[in-house]
Amino acid sequence: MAKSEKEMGMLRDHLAKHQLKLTRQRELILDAFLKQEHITAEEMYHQLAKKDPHLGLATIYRTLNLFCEAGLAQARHFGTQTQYDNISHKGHHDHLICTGCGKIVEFENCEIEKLQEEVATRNGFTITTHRLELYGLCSRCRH
Amino acid sequence: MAKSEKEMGMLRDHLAKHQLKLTRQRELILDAFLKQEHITAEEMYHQLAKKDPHLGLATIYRTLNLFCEAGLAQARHFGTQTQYDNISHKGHHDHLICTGCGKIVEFENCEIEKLQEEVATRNGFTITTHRLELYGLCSRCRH
DNA sequence: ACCTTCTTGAGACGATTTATCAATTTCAAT
DNA sequence: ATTGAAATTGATAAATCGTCTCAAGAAGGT
Repeated sequence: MAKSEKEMGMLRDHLAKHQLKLTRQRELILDAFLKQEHITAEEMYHQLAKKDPHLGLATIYRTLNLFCEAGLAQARHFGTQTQYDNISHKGHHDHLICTGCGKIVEFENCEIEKLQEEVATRNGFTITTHRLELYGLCSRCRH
Repeated sequence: MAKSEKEMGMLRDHLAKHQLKLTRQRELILDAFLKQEHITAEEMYHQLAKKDPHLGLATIYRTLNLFCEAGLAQARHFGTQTQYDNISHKGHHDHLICTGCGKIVEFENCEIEKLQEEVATRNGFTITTHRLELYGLCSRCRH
C-alpha cells in the first residue's frame, strides 16, 4: 500500500470533495485494483473472497464506479462484461485477431498512437485510453 | 430497396454459402439498417413496429448478428447496449467516445488505416475489418 | 405441390449490473 | 472518548440486455 500514495491521494481528494467516507472496503479494493491493468467486478470479487469473505459484490461494483468518478479507473464494455481499466498503467497493447483460428497477436505502434492523438485534438477530445483490434486471417488460415 | 443492390448481394452470398434463407423479415431489417449509420436492436424494434407490429425483438437481434457475420455490420458495445454499425453503406468509420457524456464522434483516417495494413502484413495477416475506439473526454466534459 | 430445413415469434431464461433497505461504520463535533 | 448525523455495507430483489427454446410457419430445391 505504501507505493500507491498518489492514487490513495486522488481517492481521498475525491471523497473529501463529495462528503464521502474512506472505509476499510474501499482501501482493500483500491489496493487490489492498483495491482491490475484491468479487471472485472466478478474477478475482483473472487480475488478478495480470501481476504474478506463477506465483501459483497455490490460493494465492489459501487467502489469500482467510484474509482471511475475519482479518475483512477475507466470502465470499458467488452463482450458482455465491464472491464475496469487501471488508468495509471499505460501499457497499450493492441490486437491482431485471426477470425479463422482465434490466434491473437499483440502489437504496439507509436505512429498510430500519434495519429490518434491528432484526431482527438482536432475534435477537442483528450484521450485517456483506446482500443484497436484488427480482424482478419493469419497466414495459415488464408489457405 | 433498389439502391442497396451491393449490400443485398453480400447478404445473398452469405446466405447461399451457409444454407440460410432470404426471408421477408431479413429484407425488411436490411432495408431499415442500411438507412442508418448505427443503431441498437431496441431502436430498430421501435422503428419497424409500424411496418410490422409482429416482428419480434429476438428476430432483430438474430438478424443484426447475421449482418455482422455477412460483413455488413459490426457490433460495438457502448454503455449498456450494443450498437450495430453499418460498415458497408458509408464506409468504415471509427469512433471518438466521450466517457463523460457519451457523445460519439465518427471519423475516418486513411493514414491510420495504412499503418494498420502495415502491421498486419508484417505479421502475416490479411485484415478483413477492424475496430478502433478512442475513449476520453470531450471539450465540454473536461471542464 | 411436396418435403426437408430454416426461420419466426413469444416468452422463458441467463448473465450482468443496479436499487433497496435495515444494520453498521465513519468522522466531525462535542 | 462519546455522541449522533450521514454515509456505507451486505444480502437480496429487481432491472436490463441479449440469447435460447420450441411449436408453428415459411422458404426453396426437386
